[in-house]
Amino acid sequence: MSISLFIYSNRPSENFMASSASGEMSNAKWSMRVIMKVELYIAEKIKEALKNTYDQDATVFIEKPRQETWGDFATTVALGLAKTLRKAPRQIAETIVANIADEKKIFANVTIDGPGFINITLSQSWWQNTVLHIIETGERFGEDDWGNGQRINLEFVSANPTGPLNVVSARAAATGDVLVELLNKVGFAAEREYYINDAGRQIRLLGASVAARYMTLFNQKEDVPEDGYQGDYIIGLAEELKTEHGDKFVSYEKQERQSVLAKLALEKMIALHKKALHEYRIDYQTWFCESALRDKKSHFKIVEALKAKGLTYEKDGALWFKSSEFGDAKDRVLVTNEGEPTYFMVDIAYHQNKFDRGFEVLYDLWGPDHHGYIDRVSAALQALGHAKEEFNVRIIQQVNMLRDGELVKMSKRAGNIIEMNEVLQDVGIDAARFFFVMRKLDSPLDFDIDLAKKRSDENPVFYVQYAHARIVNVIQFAKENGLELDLTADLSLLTASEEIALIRKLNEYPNVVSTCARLMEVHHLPAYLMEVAAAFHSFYHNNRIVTDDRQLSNARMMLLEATRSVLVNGLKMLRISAPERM
RNA sequence: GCGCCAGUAGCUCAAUCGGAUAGAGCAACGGCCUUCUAAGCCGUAGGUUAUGGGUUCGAUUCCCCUCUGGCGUACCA
Repeated sequence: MSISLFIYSNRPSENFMASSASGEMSNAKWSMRVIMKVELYIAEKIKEALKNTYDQDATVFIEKPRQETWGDFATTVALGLAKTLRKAPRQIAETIVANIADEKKIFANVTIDGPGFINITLSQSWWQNTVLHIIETGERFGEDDWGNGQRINLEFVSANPTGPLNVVSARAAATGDVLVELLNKVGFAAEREYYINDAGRQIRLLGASVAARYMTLFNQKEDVPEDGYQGDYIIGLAEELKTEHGDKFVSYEKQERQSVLAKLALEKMIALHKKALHEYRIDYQTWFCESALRDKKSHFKIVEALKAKGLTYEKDGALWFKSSEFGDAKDRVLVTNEGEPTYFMVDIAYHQNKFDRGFEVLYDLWGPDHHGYIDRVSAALQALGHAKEEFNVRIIQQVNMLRDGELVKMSKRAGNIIEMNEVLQDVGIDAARFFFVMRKLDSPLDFDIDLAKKRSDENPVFYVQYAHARIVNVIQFAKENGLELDLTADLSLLTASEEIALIRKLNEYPNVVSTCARLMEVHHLPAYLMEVAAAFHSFYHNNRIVTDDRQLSNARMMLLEATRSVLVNGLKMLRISAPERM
């Protein structure tokens, strides 16, 4: 599909703004484009009017009026130009409206309201025709191409393989998964990546912890290190290793035993994580091991590069990076005075490696406890010659687990975390995924376990799924009564207020997808699906689909199918099932 | 102390660049099943957007002060 008619800005927010580029596009393509993005057509017409009257170029944003009765679309361009043109906004609006050339004849009503809003209502027939378009577009409805094929690497979860995945990971996992889906829907080439910290201090602690439990199983009491891992899963790991390897490691020298058991425990933990995430319907393109970087000495090459730029210095026996020269609050240590590379040092190499693999933009999803870490990584990447915009971190706020109305305190070392698997089993994957993407990333998410366990109407995911099941049921019923989908149905019969409202709602889908991708926020999508479900339930309740009036029934079957298509489309993005029966 | 995030209806949350009368769900109250799924629909009530200033035609949104909560402020990850 071509977008040559419009110049797409780097700022995705300007995508609904028409450029001044004129069209050599055929009328047929125009028409298709207009159906897909009527906002672009409206913006273009207003821009033309501005040019022809005030000889003014302006950014024309098309938005949805707060109240439906005001119109289908609105623009505040007249308000914005009041100062520049030194004229009353309403006067400007009147001039614009008088000079709009609606070649496609799709504007039914253009009004000026309030201080100078221009409200545009499209003809009923235009709306009705979108039903066929939605059905024919099917899975591709909502697609766009403003991502321009840019390669994005989205790294999320990347939990330490020293313990089970917890509920915070569950939120990040669902969010990252859906974000990639959304980005690709609008034309990016985004991939999912998981970074496995399979080296360093924490892994040594894991080995020591497992080794201690292992020895205890052979009645050789050994304490878990003070800063080691105390959780019961460590005992489980030790027992598994005993079953598989017997007392083989008892005779090992302590250090060697810890090292070997660390490796074995690590393999088990990583396998568990992969399995859990797969069952949670998340499949990564890349699982990247920290050890691979260390083996290749990539982190030392980074240090050399920084040294060559004169951005390092030694102090107190440690090697420092001048991150404060790139916006960080203070300089950071790369090599400790014990000669140990810091996590930070390896992490720089890791992010550089993503660029080396051809990614143009990096996104990381981190927990709130890591936000202080953003500036130093950003500084390092800038020092290596990358633009600030090429590395982005979205902080996903914490998840508060509530049980019996009480906040559950969690600590990984104390071992009383709530595991991701536990929640998924209680709540179900569909509901869990829906819950975890329902909130804005900046907001902490309260997860009431007892409430989520309830299989009741309080669960919003059921509301959406129920709408789908209902539609399927009606389609089945229609079939039994000799009524099949007829693409030539007369859509002009769809005139009931609930029908028009539903059609309008369905047409918001592409904008919802684009908005999510532009803002890197997922919560608009589940919210939208609930609105679609609500619009459908209302339509269903007030209008019978299968009636003696075959013409009308055919038209309503079309609307039903379009609704089903959008629901499936959206649920697919969330990777939530669309049950045919409930 | 400094930094990041948050503070909107009783509760959980929305509000798409700064736009019009701040919206949903749950809880509360009142209606609707002889008809394609009542996990549904319709209605009522609920607000000084934490506080005080500023910017402007217009502020939940941007800026500053104050208050409250979470997190961070390592040669841990």
